[in-house]
Amino acid sequence: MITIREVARVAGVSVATASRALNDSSLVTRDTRTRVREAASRLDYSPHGAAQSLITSRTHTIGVLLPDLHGEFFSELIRGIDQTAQQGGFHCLVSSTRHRGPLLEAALRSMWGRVDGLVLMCPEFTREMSGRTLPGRFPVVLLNSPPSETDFDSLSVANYEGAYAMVRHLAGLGHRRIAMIRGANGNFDAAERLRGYRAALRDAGLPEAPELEVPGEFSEESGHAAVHHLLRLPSRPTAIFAANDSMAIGALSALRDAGLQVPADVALGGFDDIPMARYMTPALTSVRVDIAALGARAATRLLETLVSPAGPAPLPHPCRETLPTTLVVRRSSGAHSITTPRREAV
Amino acid sequence: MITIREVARVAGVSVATASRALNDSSLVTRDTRTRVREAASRLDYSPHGAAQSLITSRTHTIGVLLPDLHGEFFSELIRGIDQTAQQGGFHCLVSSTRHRGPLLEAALRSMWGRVDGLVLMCPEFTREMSGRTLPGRFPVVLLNSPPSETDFDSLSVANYEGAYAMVRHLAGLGHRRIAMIRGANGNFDAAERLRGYRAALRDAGLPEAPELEVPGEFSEESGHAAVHHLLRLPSRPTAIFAANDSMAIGALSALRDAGLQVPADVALGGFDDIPMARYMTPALTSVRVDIAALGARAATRLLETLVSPAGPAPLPHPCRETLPTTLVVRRSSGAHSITTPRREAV
DNA sequence: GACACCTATGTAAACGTTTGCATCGCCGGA
DNA sequence: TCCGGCGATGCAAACGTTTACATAGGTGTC
Repeated sequence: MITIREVARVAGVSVATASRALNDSSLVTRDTRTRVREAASRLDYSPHGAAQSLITSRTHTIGVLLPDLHGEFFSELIRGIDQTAQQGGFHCLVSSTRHRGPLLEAALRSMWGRVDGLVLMCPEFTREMSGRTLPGRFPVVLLNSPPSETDFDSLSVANYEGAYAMVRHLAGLGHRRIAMIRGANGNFDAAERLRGYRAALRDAGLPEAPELEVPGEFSEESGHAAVHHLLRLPSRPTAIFAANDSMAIGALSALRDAGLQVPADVALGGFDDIPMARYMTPALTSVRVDIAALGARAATRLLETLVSPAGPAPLPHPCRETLPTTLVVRRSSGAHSITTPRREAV
Repeated sequence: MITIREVARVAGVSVATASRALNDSSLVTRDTRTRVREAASRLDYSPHGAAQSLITSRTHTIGVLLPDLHGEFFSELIRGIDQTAQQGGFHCLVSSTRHRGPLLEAALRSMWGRVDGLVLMCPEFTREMSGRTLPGRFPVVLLNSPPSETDFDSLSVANYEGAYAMVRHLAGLGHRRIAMIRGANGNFDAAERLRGYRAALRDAGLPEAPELEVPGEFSEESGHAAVHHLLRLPSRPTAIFAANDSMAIGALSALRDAGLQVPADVALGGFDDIPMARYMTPALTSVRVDIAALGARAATRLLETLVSPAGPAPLPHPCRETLPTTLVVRRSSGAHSITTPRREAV
């Protein structure tokens, strides 16, 4: 292993000068700077990250703690975060598990001293969890987490507005019995989408119908099961809004199994607009979420507080932000006269 | 910030004893161990990662350097790596960019001192790149990289065998003119798949037909373009093998645009078996690659060398390994009598 | 020519942890 | 009683950096 001492020796200066030269300090003459630089590159020197972190107490790394997400979402989010982080000269330490209680704590602890800040996605996050684990004013940006529970900055997508737009769209097509396949229990996104659904029904003058709200768990299977349940109702819905696309896929196959046509017999809408949505037959009407942008924004927010001259200190009051969603209309909702996908901003 | 000194003070011992107690050294009495442990948990102490790394020169972190991958592949790979790493008590420092030449070097350098080993996926990796950048015997596992170019352990999927199985399958269905949409130039996976295609043609007694090998770049658009090119040939192919599923999707839409039926007019096969493959109409015959397993295996291999009692030293000669692929037959290849997907091991 | 000032460099302390070595008390054997 | 050995603990060095402070040389001013 080759250290800065070696570089200093070769360049014929002290370690201090070498360090300064490598860090572009204004205290070294141009001549010594180049001499040190040359020595460093000749020796293939790179500074030892841990040593730098120890003395400067900045790691230039952001931690990314995610639940065990499914494909597309996960990768897009990381892509957005990593790209922004790299531009700011930061690394990403990622970890993904089912973070319930103690596991989350363990994950957080083990990152301590290795990261300057955290992007934490935890739809079941509670203040209690943070209290013990997160040191006082550690910079954290929460993703898609319940707002009231915490003092941290947070970021989420316009779940409510997206769901509202979808249901309004369905109601606008004349549907009176619109069912919803709900997301996982205790999940913030799921709760918000449900709230949007209900509000849109109300605003459209449609009656509440609790039997049309069936549980789901964001998985294909649960979408499939939910449709089975719905089809057994005395009066079956004419439109179904699934709280995410995976469940919509499961719903579609269940409808097909039952010999029903989409959208002729039942209209269908999803949420997330995963890439697969446009390739299904019929193509799935969904609510588009720019996941990479969400990640990028989270990273930006974190970097802002990290490189602020005042040092890593969050804003006085926690700052919430919501990223817009877009309704993408395709064939599955039966907007008959429309052939090319139309987008409606929310 | 709360350090081990604090813990020691509270527990009424020296830092050395505190450290030993926290690290389960056999040199401390049971009584002091519990006393120290208690103090630590009362103070919410967690050891400072950087300091530990500096002294022990182990970071308990593995670096993951990937090209800018598309969705599913990326996330599955990370999932596999991270899961295995976590089980071994390791973190993952991931970075993803178009790593050509200097960028790759920069990425590698900046990880120096922050990771104990590296999972490096770089289909264009050359020995020259490694020579300067990677310190002598730094533990690295290469993913899907050209074999001869390097001294490092490497891991890849059975591209050759998978492609061979696909083309044999198509030939077995009676096709005589089987086209291939090639992958990106200079990409190792792409080259291997091409090799498998050619070998299968030869073994099936089919003539070489260079005009049936059209270039592609692993993107939907290039698949679309490739089909346009193929349809303009004097004698058009009856089957098309795309070097990955994305291109197969593009190809499918181009075929549909041209008014051709799949598989009636043209049979179609892909590679990777991304989740979307089974939801297309017709469902896509593809070659399944267990990406998460690939990642997990890579991590396992790396951890083995990292925790080996001999310390981090790679095996004397570089060790290659290939993960099996599976042919998944669906409707797009027109295996008429088969209704449920059949799997054929390779 | 003495003095202050500025600029470039060197010296050494610090970051938080682990660990080799010294120390100390205790026990058993002679 | 003395001594060797051993088990538990403390002391201090070390890891590779950065940086406050000291220092040395040069330059300008009186």
